[in-house]
Amino acid sequence: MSKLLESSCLHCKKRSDIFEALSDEELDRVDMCRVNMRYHAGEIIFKQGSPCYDFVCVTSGLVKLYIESENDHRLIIGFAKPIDYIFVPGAYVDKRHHFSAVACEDTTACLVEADMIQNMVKTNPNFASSFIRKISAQSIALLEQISSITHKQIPGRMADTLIYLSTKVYNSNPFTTNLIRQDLADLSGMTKESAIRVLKTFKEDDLIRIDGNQIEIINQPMLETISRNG
Amino acid sequence: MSKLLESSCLHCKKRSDIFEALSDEELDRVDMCRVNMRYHAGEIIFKQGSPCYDFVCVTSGLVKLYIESENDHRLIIGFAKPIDYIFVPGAYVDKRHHFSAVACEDTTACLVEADMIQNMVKTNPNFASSFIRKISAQSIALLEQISSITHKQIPGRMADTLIYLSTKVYNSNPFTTNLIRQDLADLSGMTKESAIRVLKTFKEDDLIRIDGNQIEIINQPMLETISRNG
DNA sequence: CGCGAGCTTGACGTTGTTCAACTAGAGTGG
DNA sequence: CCACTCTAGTTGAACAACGTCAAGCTCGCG
Repeated sequence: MSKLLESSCLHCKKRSDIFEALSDEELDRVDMCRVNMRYHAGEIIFKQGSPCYDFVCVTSGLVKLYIESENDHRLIIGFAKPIDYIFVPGAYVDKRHHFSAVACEDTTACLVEADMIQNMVKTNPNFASSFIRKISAQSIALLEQISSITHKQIPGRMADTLIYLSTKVYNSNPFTTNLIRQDLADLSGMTKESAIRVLKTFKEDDLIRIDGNQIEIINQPMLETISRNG
Repeated sequence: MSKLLESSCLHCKKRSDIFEALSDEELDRVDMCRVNMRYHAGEIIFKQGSPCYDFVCVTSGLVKLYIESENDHRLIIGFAKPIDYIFVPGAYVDKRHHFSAVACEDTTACLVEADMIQNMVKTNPNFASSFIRKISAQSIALLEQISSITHKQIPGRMADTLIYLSTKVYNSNPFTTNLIRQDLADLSGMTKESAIRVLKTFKEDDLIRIDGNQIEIINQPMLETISRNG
């Protein structure tokens, strides 16, 4: 497991790249407004609707971000990986979280006071630009997901999910995951049963291979075709 | 119709409120990097996938923002109204538009060079904060829409759409719109026929009244209940 | 008048969800 | 060690929701 406490932001090997824009003196200021936390797999880091005081910078593990509605449906809108931080849109609007974050592996993260980050945005223009770039990228990811889910049928959506996991989240193929079928379904906007069925057809068609919690994409071109055809 | 040209940003009555953070001198700089444009209803302002050079500030009319996919499906993700500007997430990432914008009424807009805006973000901290606030609000809106479309059935989604139009876009009830049924469908993630059918049931249940291109919400509490129940 | 765009309706088929049952494996306590 | 339970995965059948297709309708306009 990883160290519980980094000695300081200044020498931290795991700080998100938006902090690169900061001077040593500014990093020290961040250092004074942060708490290092450790979460077990399955623990909630913050919950949709709750007030937001901090920005979460993930230093190890994996965090799942999802929105939930009254009728108990969930949609996973993305993951936060190490050396990444979670953009909290409510921080600048209504001081509320608009999605929930749950550790899906054992995870360590630094919580940095939102006020401090917002101050930094005002005092360091390069930091502001990095910040905006990050938000923009997240918006684009949301647009892509909304497009996939609303425009495509089950096979296309699952193909998108598998390619997303392999290329954007785990950066490997095959990849080992502890996401369960329900998670794959929540990523693709379908039920667990539908996810199982479409994965079965993918396996039968030799597009993928699933062995325990390892998933391998065997025929990515075909998956991409399925994705394109919806 | 409105004036083709505002004399200058400095005295412009229609400038978006993010510009409030700017000094007179900065406004003059914006003034030198803008073009005032006029679009007829139906004309494309920019198209998904095209390179983005400008930020669009809508000064009159109404602009519809939508994402489209290969198979000709469209999803309207929002509108830009007068004294509002269109956030372009690609400006900071890949210099591409990730959705399309079409005037749905006769519309005037100022195109401001993206470089200039990005410079302003670096030189004026308050402007940067306003900018981030704006992006955040748009992200939240996207999250709400994705939640509505993926978690709710047809009646719930249409209820959301009607309430959205009345309270967020037209700010009136009844409201007069030149959106056609297909647009209502594209807002709600359903087909034109489904939109027509659910609107019919809403009319039969005296929840709404439709007279030509005027729509009135008669029983908003009931619509909200339908929205909540999905 | 004829045309085209938008609107409406019904019949039909498909997609995907729901529900229920069954299986396998991991952990727990007697 | 064995029942017991719990979670996750799987499968099939029935069903509901929604999209597709085709036809007819209205209305404004050239």
